[in-house]
Amino acid sequence: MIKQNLSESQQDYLKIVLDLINEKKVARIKEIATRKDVSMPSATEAMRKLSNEGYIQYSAREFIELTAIGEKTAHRLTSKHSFLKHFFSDVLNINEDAADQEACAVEHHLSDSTLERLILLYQFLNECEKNDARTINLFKECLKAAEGGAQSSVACRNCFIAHNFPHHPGEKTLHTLLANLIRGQDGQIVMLGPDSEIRLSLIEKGLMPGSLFHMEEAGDASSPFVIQTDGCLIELDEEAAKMIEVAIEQPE
Amino acid sequence: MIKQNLSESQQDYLKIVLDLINEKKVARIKEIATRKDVSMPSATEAMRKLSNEGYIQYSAREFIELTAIGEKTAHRLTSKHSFLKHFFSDVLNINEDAADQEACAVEHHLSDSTLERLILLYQFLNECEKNDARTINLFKECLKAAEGGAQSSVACRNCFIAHNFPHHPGEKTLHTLLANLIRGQDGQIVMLGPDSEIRLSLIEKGLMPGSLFHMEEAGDASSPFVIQTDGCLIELDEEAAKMIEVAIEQPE
DNA sequence: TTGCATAATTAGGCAAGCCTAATTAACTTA
DNA sequence: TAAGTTAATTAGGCTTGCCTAATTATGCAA
Repeated sequence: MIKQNLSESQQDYLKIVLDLINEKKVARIKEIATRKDVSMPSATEAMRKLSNEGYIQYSAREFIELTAIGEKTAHRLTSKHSFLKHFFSDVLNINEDAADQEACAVEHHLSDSTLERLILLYQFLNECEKNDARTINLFKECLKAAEGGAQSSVACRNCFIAHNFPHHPGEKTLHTLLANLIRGQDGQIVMLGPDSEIRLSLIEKGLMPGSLFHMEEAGDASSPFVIQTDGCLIELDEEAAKMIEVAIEQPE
Repeated sequence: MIKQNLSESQQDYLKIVLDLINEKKVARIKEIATRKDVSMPSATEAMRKLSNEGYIQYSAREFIELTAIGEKTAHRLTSKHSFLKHFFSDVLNINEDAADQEACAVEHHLSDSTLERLILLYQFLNECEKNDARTINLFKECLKAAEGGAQSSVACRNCFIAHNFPHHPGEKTLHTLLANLIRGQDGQIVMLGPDSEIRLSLIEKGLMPGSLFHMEEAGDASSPFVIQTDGCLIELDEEAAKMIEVAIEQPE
């Protein structure tokens, strides 16, 4: 009788039912349809299904009530949503509305065990005594700098490679800027620089920390850099190439 | 001709096509079907669609090739996937297979702007010079402690409230353990304690940082604590109640 | 208590993404 | 080059989750 895995849509319905019962004592088809932004027949059908699967009690034209398992499930889903929203807005500093949307989009697909890890990360950043300086605040400073355009991100430029190169002297790899590589060298992206506009455009091109690439054509102020990743050629202007920290094999 | 939003399924097909072309020079229906774990007719149909929408070049029984936009899109999706996998396994310390699965599940739903924030967080933890001690290593220590059962998490117990209470003297809220509240008090969960089994069971019940609750019935060693969140009653045994750090209003 | 507005349901349809069974095309090899 | 194998396609169907239009039930007001 009880199906283990509710579809995304069914999960949404279940959360809405819980919400409505909490807010207005009763959940009505009309309200459910409105909140889910679907027609009333769709809501009716969804209720019938949830009822068949044991999550709510419902017969045509009667009160909708959550069963014990329905309530438990709905509550778990709701909490997951709130935590994710919380994480997105508090930690990643995404504005409330976007955080909410994003939480909606992701919540159905994140396993409980990954959620646990995010919770641990959240707790670590906010509360862990090892972080006596409250790391989260440091990160927020960085975010603030990184959110503005090039001009406003002075504070964050200091994080960037050019100033303290090579970065990790003990290791076999050397860190430098993508713009410094010559044709034929291989590398891996380590970090994207402080300009938020350029950074987003790099991300949209699929360039981000971890990306492996091959320098196909070293450019300069007048001709673009061409790199290959994943079998695809990507062009970058000099400004962007100077905004990418990469790791390369130690030359000897 | 070009549809802006590819469905999840279409995105997967596109990534598979790029992968195959990179690995084996050509992408064949049979291989595509195998990787996606669907029948060949399904793969054929998907190719027809992607072709109509301008992402690949394909006519029946001929070579499948990516168009410029198809390649760009596929590459972006692939990178997103790798970064997320990277983040899950490197930062959150989830094992490779699970990280891969999780990245698959989430990648379609995470917006580029949220991805950017995750990248910034990743960079901050790994590289930001403000974190001279490489915060990521601190976090990993915590994770390691938090991953074991109660017995192995001695190191992390120190993070937990009981030892350094009250936590944030300057603030209007007071931190304590859920087990210390009396019937009728309201609180908000701040942190889940070090025992990994209990922590997961709390998360499954929908209790996590940020959850607001009302103490319905204060328990003890022999009778359970009963709290209300989101209109739902939840029972906790004493051991669990002592593993939850909560914030309450300052008593005066 | 009849009539009307609103809520809910039924009936019938559509798109996406999958399936199996049957057919056709393309290679391969004796 | 004819036969057999394998790959790909077509045809027809299923499920989920949505829709509109039409119908039925409910509750309130004159």
